[in-house]
Amino acid sequence: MDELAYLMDWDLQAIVKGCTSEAPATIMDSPAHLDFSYFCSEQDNILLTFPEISETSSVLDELEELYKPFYPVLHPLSTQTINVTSSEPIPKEVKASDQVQELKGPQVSDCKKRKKKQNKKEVKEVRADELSDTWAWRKYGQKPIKGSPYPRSYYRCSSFKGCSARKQVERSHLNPSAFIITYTAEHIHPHPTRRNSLAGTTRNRKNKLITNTPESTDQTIEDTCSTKTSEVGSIEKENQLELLDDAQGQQGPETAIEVEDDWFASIEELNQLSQQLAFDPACFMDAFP
DNA sequence: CGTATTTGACCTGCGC
DNA sequence: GCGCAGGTCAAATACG
Repeated sequence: MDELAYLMDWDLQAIVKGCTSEAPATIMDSPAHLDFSYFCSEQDNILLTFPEISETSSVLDELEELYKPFYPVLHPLSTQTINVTSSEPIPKEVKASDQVQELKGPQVSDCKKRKKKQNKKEVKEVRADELSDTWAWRKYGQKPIKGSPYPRSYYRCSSFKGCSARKQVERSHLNPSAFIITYTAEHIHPHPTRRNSLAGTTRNRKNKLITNTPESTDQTIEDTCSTKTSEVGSIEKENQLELLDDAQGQQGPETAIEVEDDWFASIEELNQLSQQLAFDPACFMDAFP
């Protein structure tokens, strides 16, 4: 069962990876209270906010268009921001940042420190299909979190060098179909106009992984998270690609890159896929026993 | 070669 | 003071 949990967790990885490509706007203003009962409630919300959408035939497609003008603003409409809980006290975060700044040397001004302290910490809980946003994130760390079977991934903005925006992504252990995203600091630049060089691609380590699959199942959660899951995660990515590929008509491996390039070309397909993965693990297990 | 990911090591704060 | 946990760094590695 843990294995499934990690498999599920690592579609997170793949999805976040997808964020680095031209992702559609994340639906940041999804309803709060973690009732991800169904997407249409969000649509209803959005429709109320943007009545003209209702005139379109494809709500999701239009959503993507409608959100583009809001890209430069960090979640201006968010109603799902969750107050930071005691498990992640803001002061600690701020102090940690300060520590890092101090380590960088004396040239780091108090101004910057103050800026750090002013950093907002925005916590959101979203569904798998809402994980993506239009920023380019680069993963710089991953840690197993005590009390949660899922590791937390750390990302920083990669589209602008001086940008201090960061985000943490972890799967909610209470609601495994949901992901907790914590945004720290704000972007100091407009949304990227070009994708990262490797964005939308998946590294192909399949061969290596297949021949080097760890056998041990007696590892602790921490061990599993820190070593095994990376490989599982890669496989997961591959699996997702294949799933996507299937969804696009079984056109063979040659089209895989195309699919990746157009990772979010079709929001509807993405939603389909992520809902499949998020809510029907059995489907996933059937496809990849 | 440039960029992304992985992952062990390191640093710091906090609680005991 | 010590151990733990969270956050970050940076080297190794992978990929186009």
